[in-house]
Amino acid sequence: MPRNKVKLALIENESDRKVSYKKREKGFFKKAHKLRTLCDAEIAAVIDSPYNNEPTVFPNYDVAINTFVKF
Amino acid sequence: MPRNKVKLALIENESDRKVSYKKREKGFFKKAHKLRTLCDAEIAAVIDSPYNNEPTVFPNYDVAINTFVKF
DNA sequence: TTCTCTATATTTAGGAC
DNA sequence: GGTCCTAAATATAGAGA
Repeated sequence: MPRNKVKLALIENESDRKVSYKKREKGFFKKAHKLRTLCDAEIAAVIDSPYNNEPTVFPNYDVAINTFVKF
Repeated sequence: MPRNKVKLALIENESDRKVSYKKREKGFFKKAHKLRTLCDAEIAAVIDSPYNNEPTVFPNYDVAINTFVKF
C-alpha cells in the first residue's frame, strides 16, 4: 500500500509474495489480538500457507478449538 | 487510534465498545480477505461476541471446516 | 441506534543494508 | 533469509446528525 498501491490479486512474484505474507500475517494477528482485548470477543483463526511448515493458530490450540466448536 | 490513541485494554463503556467492535470486525475480515487473495494462504476465522447472535465465520462454513481440520 | 466525516494512528510496499 | 527505514495507503476514535 505505501509507496505503491497494490491491486487485489495474487502477487505474482514469489519472493515479493512471501515478504508481503510475513508482514500481513503479523498485522492480521495483531488486529485479532486488539479486537479480542479491546472489545469482548472470542476469536479463533488458522492460517495455512506455503510459508509456514505448520498451520498457524490464533490465539492457541485450546481456545481455537473451543471457539470453533461453537459454530 | 485516530483522534486519540487507545490503550490496549477492554473498552469500559459498553456502547463505545460495541461501536469499536463493529468497525474492527469489518477491518479484521478485510485484512483476512486481502491476506488470502494477495498471498497464497488459506484462512479460517470464527468470532464469537456479544454483538452478534451467531458466531461469525470467515470465509464460510465449508472452507473454515477444511482449514481447521488441518491443525 | 446507525450512518457519515475527517484528523490522526497504524500498516505496509519498496528499498537499503 | 531478516532486519530497519520511510512515504504513502489504510483503518479507525471521536464527533455530529
